[in-house]
Order: sequence, then structure tokens, then C-alpha cells
Amino acid sequence: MATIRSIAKQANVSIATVSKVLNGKTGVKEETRQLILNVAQELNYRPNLNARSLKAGIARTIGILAEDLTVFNTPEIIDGIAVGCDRVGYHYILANLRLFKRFGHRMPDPATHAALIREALDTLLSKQVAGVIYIGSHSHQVPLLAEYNELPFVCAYCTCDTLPSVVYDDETASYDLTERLLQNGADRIGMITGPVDSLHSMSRGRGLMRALYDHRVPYNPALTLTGDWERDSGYRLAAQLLDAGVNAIYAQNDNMAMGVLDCCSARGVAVGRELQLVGFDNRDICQVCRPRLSTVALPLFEIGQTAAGHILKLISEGEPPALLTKLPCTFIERESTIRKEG
Amino acid sequence: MATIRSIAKQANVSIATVSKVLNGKTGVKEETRQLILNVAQELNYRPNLNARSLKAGIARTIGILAEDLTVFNTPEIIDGIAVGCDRVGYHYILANLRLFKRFGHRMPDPATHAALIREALDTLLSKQVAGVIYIGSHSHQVPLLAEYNELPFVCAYCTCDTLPSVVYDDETASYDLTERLLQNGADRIGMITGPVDSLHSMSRGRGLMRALYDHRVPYNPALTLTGDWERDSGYRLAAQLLDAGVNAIYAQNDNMAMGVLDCCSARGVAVGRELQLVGFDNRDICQVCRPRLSTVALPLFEIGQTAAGHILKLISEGEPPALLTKLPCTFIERESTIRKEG
DNA sequence: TTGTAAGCGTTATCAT
DNA sequence: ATGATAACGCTTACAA
Repeated sequence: MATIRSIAKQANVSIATVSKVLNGKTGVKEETRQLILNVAQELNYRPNLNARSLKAGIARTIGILAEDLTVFNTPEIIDGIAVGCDRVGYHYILANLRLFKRFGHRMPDPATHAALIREALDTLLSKQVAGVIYIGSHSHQVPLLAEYNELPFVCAYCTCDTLPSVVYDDETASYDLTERLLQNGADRIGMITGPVDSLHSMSRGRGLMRALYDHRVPYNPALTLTGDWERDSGYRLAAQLLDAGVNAIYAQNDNMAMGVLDCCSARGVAVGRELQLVGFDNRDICQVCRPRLSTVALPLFEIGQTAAGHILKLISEGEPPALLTKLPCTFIERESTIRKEG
Repeated sequence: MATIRSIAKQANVSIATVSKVLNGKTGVKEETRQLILNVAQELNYRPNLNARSLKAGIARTIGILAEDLTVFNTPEIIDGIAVGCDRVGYHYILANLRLFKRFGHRMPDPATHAALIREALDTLLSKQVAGVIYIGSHSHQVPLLAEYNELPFVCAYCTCDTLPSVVYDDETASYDLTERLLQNGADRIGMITGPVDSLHSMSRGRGLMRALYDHRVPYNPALTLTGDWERDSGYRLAAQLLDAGVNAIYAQNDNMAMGVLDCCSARGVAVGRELQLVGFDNRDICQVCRPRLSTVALPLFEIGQTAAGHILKLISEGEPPALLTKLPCTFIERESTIRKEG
């Protein structure tokens, strides 16, 4: 590997001069500059980033602490972070807690969780990262550790008491989607929620209720049924809602919406014409089922970008970002909510 | 941040002694050892990995060069690599080419592709990685660059002329699945392939033909139709196959199988009873559709682990791994191929 | 305009 | 058993 030392020797100058040129500093004769640049090119010089970081005391690198890389939201968020970092010449290091792989849908108990975070954080800190972005595999509170004070820390797709967090705006998305259903002619909207103790169930439900209220459509609690995010609950509860005479169903995630779709197909209900159906999350299935499912796309990439922006601001000691940033979702209209003509 | 220097001062010993203790070297009085360990703990010492790498001239880190992190196969492969690295105390750095994001399904032209690789490789080499694993977003030949000679290099999920590559065994999977279809009572198997110029179309087709031959079932070329990996081609071609009187359909990917499923549902064909259907890839949809789709799971995690094993072997200068490693897939039987009783 | 030298945190050699 | 010191590649005062 070529070093500034080898360049210096080859070009018959001092390493200081080489360093200056390579770092774009002024005060070097143009002729020398060119010479050094040529030699560097010729020797295929690549700066040793470890040496640079050592010298600087900190790496131009942020750590990404992901709860589980293989959960659907995570790669896209990382992609957003990467683009945000690229823009300012920062790199990133990934640490994967593998929470889903290890514990499935249940979170580990807080002590175990904290131990895993601490371990990963140790590695990251050993690599002198300038800050850390924590990516949740779903929305929840992250255990608050004393270690977070050691360096800039931002949460993405999850929250933590005292840390700047970037999440998506459930409630508004739900409000907008309900409004659309109404505009499309629905007046009896059934809703299938997640478990009652889920924050998402709450905020999505609230969005619907607010939209109904604003449009002077009375909210009928009997048309809200509690599911469990799984497809089969969608199937089961759809039957009840259909019996209750709804003309639209809002399933709070795509999985359950798929169950609804099947139930309708079994009962000969034409989704999109007789019944409007909308899901949430914009998973791959939405494009593959028939009719294609209208749904809400999560701003994953933007969450990543925003989190990157936050951490970078924190690192450069700019003003700290807001404690909670809510990014808007996007309603995606497909065939399951085609507007009735007339 | 605590350093060995601060530990040394605190413990009233030299930095050399501290280093020895921290690295588990012998020749230190047990008493001193304990003292140093205590102080290190107390100061919350974390080794500076940059300094270590600088000193060592190389980092205990491998680079992962992914064509696109957001493509479905990639996170799982990375997960496998991560576990492989963890076992031996190696870390990894991720570089994302974003090929799919930038160019969609079409690969960029080789010059552009090479330029992107080179750029990412520069960064990785600047960080003194000990080797690189390249992850393809689909199976194809990777452009061969001179730079690959600078350090150990392994391909995962794709191949490159002279580089050790780890891929999955299409053909055997296809053979096995066909055999299963036969055992389940099928004797007229229709196949929907990908584009003719795809390597996967070829090898999967070959697997089917070999299985038919071995079981003395004549292969009828008229029952093999060419699709384009997209769902709609599955729908369209299923109609033809059904008309031709097949009692099983092998769609060479899950997407197309979903089209087949819809076509069957439209025509009132009971998949799983009247017609066996099998896909390939084991995408999320397989669990969500009804009947659930039998399919072939790709050994993604294993590809990652194996690639990690290869690169680590290369780094430690053990014997070089085989140029091509083919890992077995797993047939996953679900409802779409339930065996006919009797 | 150019060069010398110190120092970032480690490890390792060689004295003591 | 312990310590002084050089070196890894780089940046940066400061000197020439």
C-alpha cells in the first residue's frame, strides 16, 4: 500500500507537503502540487482512514445499531442513512442485534436487551464512531442507557425517553385515508385494529375517528374490531364487519387486509366495487394480490435520511434536533378503493 | 476515553505491562494483572480499534460490497456473514452500490458498474479491510476487475470468472421438487420459466427434465411456457397450461405462481386438490396467499456464512476454497401441493 | 514554499 | 516481571 511517505520519497518532497496537497491545503507551489498528485495517482495511493481517525481522535463514521437487519423496514432506513452520510463524506458501521432472529416477535426482557445494546455499543465506540443511530424493528420504547450520554444518539422508527427520535405519522395517515374512503362514497367504515395495547392501534384509530368527526359522520364503535396484526384475524373479523353491513374496511396492516380480501373472495364480495378495502404498510403483497391493495406507504427512506441529518447536526454541535420528528406517510391508491362512479 | 496510558498511570505501571495484560500475554505477575484489570474496568476502558488496525497494518474487518441492500436476498446473506465473522471476532463494513435503486431491474453497463465497484472498493481498502465479499442482487456474472487481486475476494449469490463464488443449487432443487410433484400423483407437469436467456430458467428447467427422465415420464416441451418472472405472465400462461390439461404447475418463481393462483381461482380450479402448484424463492407472499404456496427456500443465510468462511480462510492463508460452492435449497411443502389421498 | 518533528493509541522488541 | 522506546500512517504547529 502506498503511503504519503512513499509518495514523498518518490516525489522528492517532505511528507508534510504531500499531506497538504492531498488535503487540498493552500501554500504549495502549483508545480509541486501537480507532481505530487501525479505520483499519488501513479502509486494508486489510498489514504489510511484508520490512521486518520486515530490522529483525529474520532472517525468520520457513524454507527448504525439495528435491532434486526432482516425485518422489512430496516434495509430501507439504512439506505436513507447511507445517502445522508454520503453527502457529507461520512461512513457508517453496522451493528445488528438480531433481535427478531433471536427472540421472534417478542422483545427480550429489558436486561437482556440492554446487555445486547451495550455489547454492540462497545464495539461501535471502540471504532470511534462519532454518533449512533438506533433502528427499531418496530415502534417501541428503547431502554434508556447511561451509555447514550457518551456520544450523539438518535432513534429511528422507535422512541426513547430523552433521545431525539424519528418516526412516521400514523395518525395523520389514518386521517387522510379515512377522508379518502369517505370521498369515495363510503359511509359505513369498519376498522380492524392491532392489539389494544399497541400504540399504532391507538393512533391509527384516532386518525379515523378524527376524520369521521370532521366530516360529521358518527363513529360507530361496533364497527371497530380488534385483531392481532395477523392475516387470519383479518379473515375472521371481516366476516363480522360484512355481516354488519360495512361498505369499506380499513385493516390497520396489510397482513390483515389480505385476510379480508380472502374472506370477500370467499363470500363473493367484489372488493373495489362493492367494498372499499385499505391496508397499512405497503408491503410487497399489495402489488401481488388482486385487486391490488390500496395502502399507506411508510417513509422509511426519509426516516433514515432525517435521522442521519439529526446525528450529523448533533456531531457538528449545531442546535440539537427536535425530540420527536414525525414524518408523513403516503397514501397509495390501488384497485381496492377505486372510486364508485356516479 | 480511557487509554492504556491512562490505565498505566492510574495503576502505576508501564503501558507495556498494561498492553500485555489486556492482550492476555503471559509474563505478568498475577497481582499486577488483577490490578490492571480492575483499573481498566473502573475507567471503562475500550480499546481503540483504529489504533490497533493502524499498528497491525490491517483491520480484523471484512468489507461487504452489496449490489443493493434493499433487494430481498441481501439482508439475510449479510446476517449470515455477520454470524460467520462474529465467531472469529471479525467485524464488517458495508458498502452499498444501490444498483437496483439507481438502475431498476436493468444492470448498468459494465463500465458504469465497474466504476461504482471501484469507488466502493477504494473506501473499503482505505479502511484496511482484510478481504471483501461481493453480494449480487441476483445471479449474474460480476465484472472482473484488476483490483480484485489486491486482496481476498469472494462472490456471494453471483459469480465471477476467477473468484471463489457461493451460490445455490437451482438444478437439484428443481429436480427434487419435480420428484415430489410426481410422487404426489402428478403426471402432466406444466412449467412456467423465466426469460430464455436466464441462467436460472435453464438450470431449473434442466432439473425438471432430469427428474422426469429418471422417473420415466416423457418430457413434453409443449408444457413448458416462457414467462418473464412477473406475476401477470403467470396468470396468462396458466390459462394455456390448464387448457392443455396439466395436473401440476411449476412456476419458476413465486411471483408468477401468484398469477397462476389467481387464474385458477378465476376458473374455479382447486389448487392443492385438482392441481398442484409450486413456486420458487420462498418470498413472504407464500405464507399469505391461500392456499399457502409450496416453494423452494433459498439458502441465503448459509450463503452468507459460507462466503464468510471462505474469505476468512483466504485471509488466514489457508488453502483457497473451491471456485464454485453450490448450496442446497430446501423444498417447503405447503397447501398448494397437498398429496392426493388414495 | 517547504520541511522537521511531535503525537494520536497500539503493539512488540529489547533492556533492565 | 517490568519498562523504555520505536513504529504504524497521518495531521499540524512551527521552523527554516
